Amino acid sequence: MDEKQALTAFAALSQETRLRIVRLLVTAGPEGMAAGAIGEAVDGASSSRMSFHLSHLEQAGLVESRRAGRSIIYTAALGVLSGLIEFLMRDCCQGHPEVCNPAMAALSTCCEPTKAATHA
Amino acid sequence: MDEKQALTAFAALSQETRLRIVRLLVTAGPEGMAAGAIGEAVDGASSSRMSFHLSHLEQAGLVESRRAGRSIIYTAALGVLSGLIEFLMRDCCQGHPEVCNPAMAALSTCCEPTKAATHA
DNA sequence: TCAATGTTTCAAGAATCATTGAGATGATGG
DNA sequence: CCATCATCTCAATGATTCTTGAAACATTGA
Repeated sequence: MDEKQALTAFAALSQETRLRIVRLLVTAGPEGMAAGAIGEAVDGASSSRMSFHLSHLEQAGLVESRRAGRSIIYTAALGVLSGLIEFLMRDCCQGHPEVCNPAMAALSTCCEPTKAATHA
Repeated sequence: MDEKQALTAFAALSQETRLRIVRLLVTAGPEGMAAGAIGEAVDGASSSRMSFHLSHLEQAGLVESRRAGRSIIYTAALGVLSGLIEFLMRDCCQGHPEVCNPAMAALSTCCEPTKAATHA
C-alpha cells in the first residue's frame, strides 16, 4: 500500500454511503451481497447511485465483484482493508507507541493476541 | 469515534497535502512544527493554502495548535488517530480475524506485543 | 424470440472542495 | 509607535464529486 493507494482508499471511505457499504460487506463475509440487496440495506438508494458508489469502491480496491446469474455480487476486499490499517499504523507508530498501543488493545477485543506475529 | 467523526477524518486524510502534513506531524512528535515550517517541508505551498489545510485538519480533530510567539505550532492528535484505527478495526473484524491478524502483525513491527491488553 | 429483471452507462445539473491573491490580525523588536 | 514577520480570513475561480433520470446491456424463463 503506497501513498497513492491510501489516498484513494481514504477518499472512497470518506463518503457516507460508501462507508456503510464497506461495513455491510465486511459483516456479510465471503459470500457477499448482490448490488440490489446492498442498496436496500444501506440507503434505499436508486440503482444508478448504488452502481456509482460500488464502482468507485471497486476502483479503490476496497471491494470485488463477480456475476451470479443476473445479479452482481460484491464482497469486501479484506486484504486491502488491512493494508490500509497497516499503512496508517506504520506511519503513525514511528517511535510513538502511544498511538499503536491503544490500537493494539482495540484489536485484542476481536482477535486473539497473535503474539506469534513476526517482526517483518 | 462515531461514524460522523470517522467520515470527517477520512475526508481530511484523503487529500495529498493533508495526508503529508499528518505524517510529518506524527514523526515530529509532541513539540510539533510551526505552520511555515510545515509548508516548506510538505509542499512549498503558499501560506493561505497551508492555513486552509491545517484548519481543515484541526476541524477534523486530527491536529491541534498552540501559539508560540508569532508562530503557530501544530501537533498531531495521536488519540484521534488511534481512535480512527480502532473504528476501522472494530468494524472490520466482526467475526473475520483474517482482517485483524495481518494488522496485528504490522503493529508488532513497531510496538511490543501488548498481550496485556484487556478485552474492553 | 419476447418480456421481465438486475445492473450499468451516460449526460446534465447541483453541490462541495481546493487554489489564488489581496488584505486583515497579532506578536515582536527597535 | 512603526515596521516586520508569521499566520489567518475572505471572495472569486476552477475543478471535482454526487445525484438524477433515461436509456442501454446482460441474463433468465416462458
